[in-house]
Amino acid sequence: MDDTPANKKELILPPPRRSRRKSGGTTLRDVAALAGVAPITASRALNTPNAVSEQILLRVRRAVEQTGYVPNMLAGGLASRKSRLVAAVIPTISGNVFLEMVQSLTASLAAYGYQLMLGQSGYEDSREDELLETIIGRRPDGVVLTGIMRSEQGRQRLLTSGIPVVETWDLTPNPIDMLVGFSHEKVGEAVARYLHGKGKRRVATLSANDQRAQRRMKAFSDTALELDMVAPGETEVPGWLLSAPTNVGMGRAGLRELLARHPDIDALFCSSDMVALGVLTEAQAMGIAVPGRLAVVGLGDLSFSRDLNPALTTVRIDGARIGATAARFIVERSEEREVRDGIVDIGFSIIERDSA
Amino acid sequence: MDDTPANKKELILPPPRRSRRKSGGTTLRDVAALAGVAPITASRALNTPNAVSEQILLRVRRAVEQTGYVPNMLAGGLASRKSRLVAAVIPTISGNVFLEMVQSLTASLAAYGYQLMLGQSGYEDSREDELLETIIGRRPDGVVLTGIMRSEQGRQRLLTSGIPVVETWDLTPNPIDMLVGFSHEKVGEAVARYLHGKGKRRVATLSANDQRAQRRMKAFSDTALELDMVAPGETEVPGWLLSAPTNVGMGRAGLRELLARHPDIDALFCSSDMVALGVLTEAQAMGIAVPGRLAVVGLGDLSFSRDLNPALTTVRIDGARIGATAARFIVERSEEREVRDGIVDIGFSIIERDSA
DNA sequence: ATGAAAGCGCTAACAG
DNA sequence: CTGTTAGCGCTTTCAT
Repeated sequence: MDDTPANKKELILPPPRRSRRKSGGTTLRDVAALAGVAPITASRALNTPNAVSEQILLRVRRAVEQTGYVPNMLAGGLASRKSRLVAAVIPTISGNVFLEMVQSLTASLAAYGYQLMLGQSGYEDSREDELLETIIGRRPDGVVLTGIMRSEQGRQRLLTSGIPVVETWDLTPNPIDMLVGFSHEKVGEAVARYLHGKGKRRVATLSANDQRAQRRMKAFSDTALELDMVAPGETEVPGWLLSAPTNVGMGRAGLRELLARHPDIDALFCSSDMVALGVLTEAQAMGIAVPGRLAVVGLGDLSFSRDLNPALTTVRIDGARIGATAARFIVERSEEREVRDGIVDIGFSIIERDSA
Repeated sequence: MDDTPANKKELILPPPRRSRRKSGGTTLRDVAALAGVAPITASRALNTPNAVSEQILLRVRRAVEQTGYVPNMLAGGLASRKSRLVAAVIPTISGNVFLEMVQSLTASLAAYGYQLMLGQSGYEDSREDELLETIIGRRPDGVVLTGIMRSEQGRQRLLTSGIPVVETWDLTPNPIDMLVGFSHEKVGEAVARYLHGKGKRRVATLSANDQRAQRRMKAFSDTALELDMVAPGETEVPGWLLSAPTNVGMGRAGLRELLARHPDIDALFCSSDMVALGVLTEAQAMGIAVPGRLAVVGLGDLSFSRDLNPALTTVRIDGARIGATAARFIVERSEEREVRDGIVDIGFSIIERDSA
């Protein structure tokens, strides 16, 4: 009967519970409760087992099994500032040249307890910059770049982010941070000298139009010119450019183009083994003897190269070593053991097989 | 002078400041302060621009530029329970068969604003289970599996995690969740019928020893037997098994083995285009005419297959479509638009080229 | 060896 | 349209 508005207003309501969806998953809290310890103790039992008594360790482990608890690394990463994530930026995975590195990178990182995030940039720098932002947003413990970062904006972003960076597949006097690569100029020069040593005197190039490939070809041509490996009177090495990413068909077409213009070439340096496979295929179709009439050199030492007929002579880049080294550099840096300078020239080797 | 111990004890000390390392990076807080708004408003300006006034939008954007702020997706993910990360489990990337899918998966996901985490399981199920735990720990918005998950423990883990799952490259009556695949049995049968139509009557198989490849070969053999595509009196189709991951060299060796035992075979179904490349190479080396004396069919329609000589007849699986579809399924599910059933048989097609 | 408190940087929920 | 508050699930810091 005293049900007046005034009274109603006086009612002290319980504080409105505005809990968040309290979700579903088991959390460390649940595990800790089950084990009868504080959350932090459960955390220690999982992350630094020796910092905890045998007894508690057992109890926590049992609780984990009973609940099927899986630690939330997003939360852990946020709190500890270690994501255990490493991002890799690859132009494209389908060219096959970087496969070995990616493979080894995932495997090595996994061994250290890290995961790989894969980003493909294409061969245009614009995508790379864009990718960078989303990558940095994840706060990875490291970034592996294919090639050196040429965009100044990109360098700056990376630098200010403070994330360890490994540039690969190239050399530069001023890397952003760490570097695991080799000299494309030296590759070009070495292949020219190799072919010169084989007695070749009319060399040519068949190359993708990307930065690194073109630098190899430039060095190759310069050396070849020095060594007089062109037709008398010529002032440059015959070449044909393919737009990246290249494929076998382009290699076939390229050989035809080249031969139509320069029927007398006796050796061909291709920018990748895929292109070289095309050349080998077309040569066979055209009845051109390899290496008899035309020597062929590729790059990449892809999985099939040794098994072609003729077996392909190629420049081997140890992609697995690049990946493993990059992974190690990042993990070491991230775990603050020795902060070595992390600059390595892993070199390359010419694998002499039948095609040259 | 009243400096007695008693007094000292009475002193009310300021609460001990035990701030955490206050880190380095710019946070949303800084941006908000600079723009003169509350953090949540800055958050809205970035995530739901239309929920904010033009004026504030501009101010926030300016503040972002000035500070070089990059949102921390770990924090965002933790709070919103959306990581915008998708994990993929691939047996191995180096076989080339899954490249197209991975490529398309990263690209499609990137277009939706998601990132791909890559895990390689090898061809043993044990690694897969192990991988699963670290994957679930990242709380991805989706998991893409290559093949169907056969381990019951794995299924259970995935199921209880509540993470959307897409199984691929296979069909099963009871998928964990979503499915984008095709029937390996139908592939085997179709290839047998195709070769039968070409008049082949002495077929053989050259296959990797993995589950899916062997199921294709079984169906191929069964159909071939039905159609009398074996030598009179024979009760099974000649075959040679290669241990995964396969490569071109194994294809070459395999052909030699097969021919040594069964010199009269007239057609060969290979478990992948890489193996088929080996067969083509060896056939050429041995002087065996393809398709004249021996027809060859591969699987995968790899980038080089159309450009071989002879061009390789193969079973095409649209990896790009698998990747794009899986990406779409996960994103749709994750953003809770239509929760379609997400079971698709994308089929396959036999690409008739010169080798068969 | 264990625990309490205080965040990591962000967003959902609920007001105004 | 804007703000306040209360976490997300974990780990760091400090104390016992």
